[in-house]
Amino acid sequence: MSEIETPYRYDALCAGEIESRWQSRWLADQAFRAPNPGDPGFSIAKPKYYILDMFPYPSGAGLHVGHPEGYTATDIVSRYKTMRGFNVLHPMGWDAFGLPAEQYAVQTGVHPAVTTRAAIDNFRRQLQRLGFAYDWSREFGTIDPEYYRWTQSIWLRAYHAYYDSVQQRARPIAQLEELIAKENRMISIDGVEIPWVSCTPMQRQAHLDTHRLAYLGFQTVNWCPALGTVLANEEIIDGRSERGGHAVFRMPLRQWMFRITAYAQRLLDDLALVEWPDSTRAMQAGWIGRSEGAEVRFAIEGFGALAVFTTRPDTLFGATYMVVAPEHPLVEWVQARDATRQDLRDYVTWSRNRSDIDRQAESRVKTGVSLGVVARNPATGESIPVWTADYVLMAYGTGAIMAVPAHDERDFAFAKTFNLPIRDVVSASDGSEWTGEVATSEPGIACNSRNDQVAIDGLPTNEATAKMIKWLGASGFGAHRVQFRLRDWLFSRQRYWGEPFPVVFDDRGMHFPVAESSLPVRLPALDDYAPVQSDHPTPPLGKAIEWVQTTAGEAGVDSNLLAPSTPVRREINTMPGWAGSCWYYLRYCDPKNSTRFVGKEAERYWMGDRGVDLYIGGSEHAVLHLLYARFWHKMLFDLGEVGTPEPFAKLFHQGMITSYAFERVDGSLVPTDQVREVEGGWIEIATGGSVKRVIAKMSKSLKNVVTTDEVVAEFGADTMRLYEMYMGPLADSKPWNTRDIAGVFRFLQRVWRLAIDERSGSVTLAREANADIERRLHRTIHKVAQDIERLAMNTAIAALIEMVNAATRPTQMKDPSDGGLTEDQMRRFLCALSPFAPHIAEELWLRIGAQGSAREASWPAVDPAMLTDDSIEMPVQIQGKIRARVAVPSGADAAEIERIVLSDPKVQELLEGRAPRKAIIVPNRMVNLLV
RNA sequence: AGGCCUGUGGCGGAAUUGGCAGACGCAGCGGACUUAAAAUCCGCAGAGCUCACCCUCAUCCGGGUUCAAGUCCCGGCAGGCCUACCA
Repeated sequence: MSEIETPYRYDALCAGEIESRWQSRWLADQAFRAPNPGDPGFSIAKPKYYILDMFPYPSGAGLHVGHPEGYTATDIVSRYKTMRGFNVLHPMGWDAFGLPAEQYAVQTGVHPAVTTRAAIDNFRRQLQRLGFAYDWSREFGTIDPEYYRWTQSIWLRAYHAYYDSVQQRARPIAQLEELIAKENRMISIDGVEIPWVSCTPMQRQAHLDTHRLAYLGFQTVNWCPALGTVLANEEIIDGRSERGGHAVFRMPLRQWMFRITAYAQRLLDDLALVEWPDSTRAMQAGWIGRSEGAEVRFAIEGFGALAVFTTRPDTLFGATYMVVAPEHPLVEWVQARDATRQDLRDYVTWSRNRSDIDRQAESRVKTGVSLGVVARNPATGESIPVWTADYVLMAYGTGAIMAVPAHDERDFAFAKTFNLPIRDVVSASDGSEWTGEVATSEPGIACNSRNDQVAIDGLPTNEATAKMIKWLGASGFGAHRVQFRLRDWLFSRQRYWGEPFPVVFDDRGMHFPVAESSLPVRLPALDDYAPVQSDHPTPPLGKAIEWVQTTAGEAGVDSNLLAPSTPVRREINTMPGWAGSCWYYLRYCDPKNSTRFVGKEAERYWMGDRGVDLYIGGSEHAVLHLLYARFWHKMLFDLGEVGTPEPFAKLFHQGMITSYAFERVDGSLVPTDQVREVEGGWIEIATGGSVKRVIAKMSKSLKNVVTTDEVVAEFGADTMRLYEMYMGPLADSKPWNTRDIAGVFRFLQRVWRLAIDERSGSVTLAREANADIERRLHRTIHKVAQDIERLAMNTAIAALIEMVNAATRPTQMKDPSDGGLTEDQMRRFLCALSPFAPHIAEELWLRIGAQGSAREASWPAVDPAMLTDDSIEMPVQIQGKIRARVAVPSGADAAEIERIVLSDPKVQELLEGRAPRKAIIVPNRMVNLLV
């Protein structure tokens, strides 16, 4: 029936037809192509605006409604900025190497190259169906050899660089070599000092290798047998792998590392340069973990000095024992001296085999073994016992601590467990006596802390600390020291689906870089790419025997380094999934460049002074991706490859889109499809028991995942975009409620009806502008602009709805020829609507016969005079309660307002003849009379 | 255990700087149109009361600052996120 009566209604079918038509046209016209400097159509007069979405990882499951939240927001900003006259860069591409793709491939038995391409095609189709204004000519994937060629190239730059700690920046390692040669420095080879000129080439290379920013390090790594790979610290959550939640063990291994620790201070300091959420900066600062204190050396007879790091050198007099990590060299030294120490051997083995989860499960239970050696406390001169315990971590500080049980909870617990002496050296600031029951780590007043050379008794903690550091320096027992929690970044993975390292090994085990001109080192095709489940890391690339076993010439090593016929084997580890996303934003500036990873001019133009202008993505990347990318960027900055110290000027995290689930009385969750809505609530169909609606993450098991394909089919892309933005503040997490979509869908139908007669399809516009409507239109356009600038899309849409409601005439059904807006007004309204619902805006623009297109139009001008009223109704409070409202001319000053208000009969009646003691007048806001 | 964030109608949310709490939407109720329904349009709508109010109470709970507090401060409670033996 309704089809017959209103064949020209804006319904899902109509929306789908309009949207597909415009989408094909935008693609065919390359409508959102951003010209680079030098390209046709480029105008230097336009300011640039670089707006970026976090690199998506296309999964086989495709897009659910959570994915496009951020993309919709960036799309609105990008369309708006274009209308404001900016040259907008808004690109999209694919982060496609890495664990999930490989695991999916192993599961399905289809090669990751195939599944990944299929996932990308599906993602692209789904994004294009939402009408996003991406410059698709800049699209690339991390798996494209033309892309990872440059990922390898940047890695090589780090390989060929070292960190100059004096200049505090990265420099080419060739310069370090020159410097060492010039000064003929002494080089320590196996504990012997040899002058540089006397070193063999191999010794020289080995020495330089210890300085590279990308270096091969032998250290304890996080080994995850279930995933068949090692993981970075950042990839471990609660002692389990971030992906899959598998157990992780520590094991020493030779792996490629990045010297990110050299950048710790700058990564911390430069957080002040960026406009990022405070929480994200706090998380990064926390991860970098700067602490200030002292290094103190304790003498152990026969062994030498045992160095510790402490933030509380003021408690040195209270150090009654020491503890080293089970992996500490001192433990080996003790074992080497005394082979009968079976208890020690057992403890070391036991603690090594314990996964991090085990350690955390029995979190505060202290275990350990005495080493049977003593160290000399430099402050007291006492001999104190040295223990080993796994509560001391090899990876932090020096892997050894001085234990001050009176003032450290962990040391206190350990001392109580093993009956070690406890000495109070800090009394509470309020002068109260120490109870001896618990450790007190708060600052206080030093006590029991004096010797022949130094006394800090009576000093507050900060002064005591400073004095002790001074004494340590003077006496040669230690020095001031800054310690970071951040550790070097483990960059090798024992996986197939990743970028190969451009490096080979000769039969002596020395490594040699592949020459820049021989890149990319292509990932070999491999039929059996499954990870090898074993107790030892076994990279699958090892199976590509013909690829691995090659010659220096074949691999592309510079013939000055190795003769071309030298047999070499390739590195068989691959880079982690993070590699490609560390610099993709730079490649977008100049994606087709075949001579550089990004052209200098393109990089200077798009990155400008501060980098990407707006970067939107999830807060789950607050530490990992954002820290890694900043690190790569700073290396490139130091080496003169990019012009900004930071990559992302402004960062914003969209919230998570959640869904509803249902909870039984006992708290267990019921899948959505097993629940029925009844009067006043919901019941579980199977049992009839009543259940409560709760907010939950979208998950397959709860059957509450909503896909973009479903929503687009039912309502169209414009409605989908509008609802995503209308749900609530962009930063908040908010539940998807399919029922609510109808509201914004009805809004678009009203917009349509404002211009198109549903029965005839003819255009309906007002002949004359209504003054009130005109006023409202100016205000709407003004508010929408302001709201987009602050990413408050929800209130911008509310303003658009109000506008349409005001313009919709009750008479419309009766007299379709009388529209609510004139053509000129409609055109301006469509401009404001266009960033949010671009398809319907373009379509109506065309139908009302406006020139050009909605997306290319300039943002409509707002007349400031239209934003204020002649008269304002001001609330009048008496004793702080609103008792009356009085009309006051806008712009009236306080004295005039007071006069008008006091002469108002209503106010006089309420005052009952009393004269106000005081009148508080806030022009345009309110009046408060106190009597 | 510590750090950070959030808490407003039946629901999602608004209130940009301390200044009319609840914009806008969903769900609900009433009306117009219709034989009827759908759709559409108009209206009502925090709670209470002596139901039109200009009354009383209301922004998780308890205090405080202020002429004025959802907003600022202190102390709780609840939920979320992060970190978690980092010396």
